[in-house]
Amino acid sequence: MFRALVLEDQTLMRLALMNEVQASVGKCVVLGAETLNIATVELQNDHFDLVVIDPGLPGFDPTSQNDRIAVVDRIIEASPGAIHVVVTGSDNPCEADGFRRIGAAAYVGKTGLAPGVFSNVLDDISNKGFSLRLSRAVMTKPDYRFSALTPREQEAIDMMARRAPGVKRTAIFSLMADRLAIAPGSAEKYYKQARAKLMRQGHRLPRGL
Amino acid sequence: MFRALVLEDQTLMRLALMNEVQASVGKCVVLGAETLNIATVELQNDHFDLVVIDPGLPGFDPTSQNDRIAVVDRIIEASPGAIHVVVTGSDNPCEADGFRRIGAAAYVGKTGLAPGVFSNVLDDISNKGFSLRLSRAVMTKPDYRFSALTPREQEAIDMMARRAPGVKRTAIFSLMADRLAIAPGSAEKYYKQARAKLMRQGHRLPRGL
DNA sequence: CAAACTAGGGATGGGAGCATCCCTAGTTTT
DNA sequence: AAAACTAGGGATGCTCCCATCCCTAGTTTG
Repeated sequence: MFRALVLEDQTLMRLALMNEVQASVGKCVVLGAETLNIATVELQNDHFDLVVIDPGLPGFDPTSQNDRIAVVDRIIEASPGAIHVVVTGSDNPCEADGFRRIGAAAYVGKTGLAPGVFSNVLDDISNKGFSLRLSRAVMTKPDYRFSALTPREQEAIDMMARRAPGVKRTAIFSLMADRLAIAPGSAEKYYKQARAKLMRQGHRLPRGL
Repeated sequence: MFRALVLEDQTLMRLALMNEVQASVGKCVVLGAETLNIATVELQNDHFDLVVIDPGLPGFDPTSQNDRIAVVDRIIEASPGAIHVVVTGSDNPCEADGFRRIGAAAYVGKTGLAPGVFSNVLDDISNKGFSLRLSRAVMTKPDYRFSALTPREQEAIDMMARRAPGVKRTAIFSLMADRLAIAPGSAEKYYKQARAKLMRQGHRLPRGL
């Protein structure tokens, strides 16, 4: 059984990262630790295949490069057999190199870390040995979340709202079909159903319908 | 229709916060913005009832108190009719007071912000006018996440694993029944089913079964 | 004009998870 | 000894979501 550990103090982020790991790996156990102490205890008692680390922990100086390195270094030494992914909110190329030197397999900025990206990070590690994903703000429109929609319907609205200008709706339906592994007709159905729901409830729709 | 906006640059955290808002409010629309610009545009075009803000945005100096105040101030002035909740990773009581003075209704540290807490924050605002939740690390054991379990089963395992020493299992079943609004017998069922699944797969169970 | 894209709607079967109720049997506590 | 806690298991009905297929009809585009 594949075993992973996520060390991150912010609860919602820790749970989200645990979800990402689970979605990427498939059958597995994921442990979440809020503090370095909890993580250290677990690493002593069990073997882990993957460890995700946010070095910005409470009790350490966030501006001190030494503290950040020390946290990751302790984890890597405590789990020599694992793959180590560093995830941070304040990322920069210089620090990435520092972590790489002490044995980390990936350095990921939180801003660009969207659902599904973690899987690509693991692919990078398999293929190239190291994955570097620095943050950059790329959104130009907001995300929309409607409580009345099912997950599938929400996805359909999301993808359509992000459509580049000039792209046909049918092209989006094909893309959705591809990503979700369903028939294009079904994708079309979800989108239309979602749109109809929102209209019925009197919503102002996002630009691009 | 209740309308909310979440301004947060970290994608996973933004999505998690949007979920929390949705779970707390019920029927609503939630927009997520990665940058101050996107948020400003939306606030100009529409009315919002609730705005959640992380002042630690890229392009601003995270150590500059002025920058952090400025971000929140711009948002509050752009949405006078909304309730404003400030969420931050680096929280301190002094800053909380600063935000309160310029009109924020809540100041919440990310470390203590677990699923369900946001709902309590909104309750505080209704009852007392202001909500203050500073971060503090309280976990003593890690979270466990097993991919083979359904959400209900996972919840059952979670609550049992967090059981204080000396507390009877039946007490936990009653507590679960209360929180999930189900019969204690059902709670018991979920726990036993979950435990049996893990045993069958040869897992080492967390302490406390 | 023909073809393709647009916007709706109805019907159907399958599967997963939820919630409940009922059963046996060993161990511990009172 | 009786009562309660422990640990399993089986069966059932319900709801929601997923995925598919089929239908009409207006508008664009080649």
